[in-house]
Amino acid sequence: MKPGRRLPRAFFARPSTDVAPDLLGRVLVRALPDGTRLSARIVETEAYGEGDPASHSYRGRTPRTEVMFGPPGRLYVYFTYGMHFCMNVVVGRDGEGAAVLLRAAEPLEGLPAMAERRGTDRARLLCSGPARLAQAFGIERAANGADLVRGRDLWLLEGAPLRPEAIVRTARVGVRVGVERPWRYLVRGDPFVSPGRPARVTD
DNA sequence: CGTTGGATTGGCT
DNA sequence: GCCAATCCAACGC
Repeated sequence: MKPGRRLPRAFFARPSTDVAPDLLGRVLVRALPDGTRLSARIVETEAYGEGDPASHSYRGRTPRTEVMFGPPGRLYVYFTYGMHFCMNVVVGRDGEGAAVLLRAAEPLEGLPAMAERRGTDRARLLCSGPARLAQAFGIERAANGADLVRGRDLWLLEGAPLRPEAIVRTARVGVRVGVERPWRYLVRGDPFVSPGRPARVTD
């Protein structure tokens, strides 16, 4: 698989429910300060948008969600459960609070570096879950707001998008409201999808 | 200012 | 399957 070029700004300037499934099969790349290159093929995402009670942007702009309301193509990182970071790609128009949560990926390059951060060698456990993925890539508070289109530390390559038939849509994982929206997207049968179980499946 | 619970994970029963 | 870990944003007073 040829990873191809970087995804352009226009890719992200669309509704979260368009971008989320289109991110499957794309390749997330990180250039670490020491020169190590990490990459992984995205296999699971979730869409969050305006008027969505499960979205952090639902109650308007706050210091935490400011990046979500900014221009598309940037990274939105949040801290949760007192110990985990999760990463999102900001989408939609500037001023609109929308993003796509990156939930799982298949490690491609830099597995030893990922294993060191994750504390395990097992490939399935490196990036299969939103907090695991962020930890494997060394994404923390400092990466919040990073530009994926022009930045030199983190970006997304075209990779190979999935055919619609290869994409499964289910309810989102871990949300208590907005459960009725089937906005979790995953690659059908992919072993690197997270173990998180949605409240309701619409496969 | 005090309270509440979270877009999770991993270890233990 | 259950639950603790561990911080802090958001909200209510």
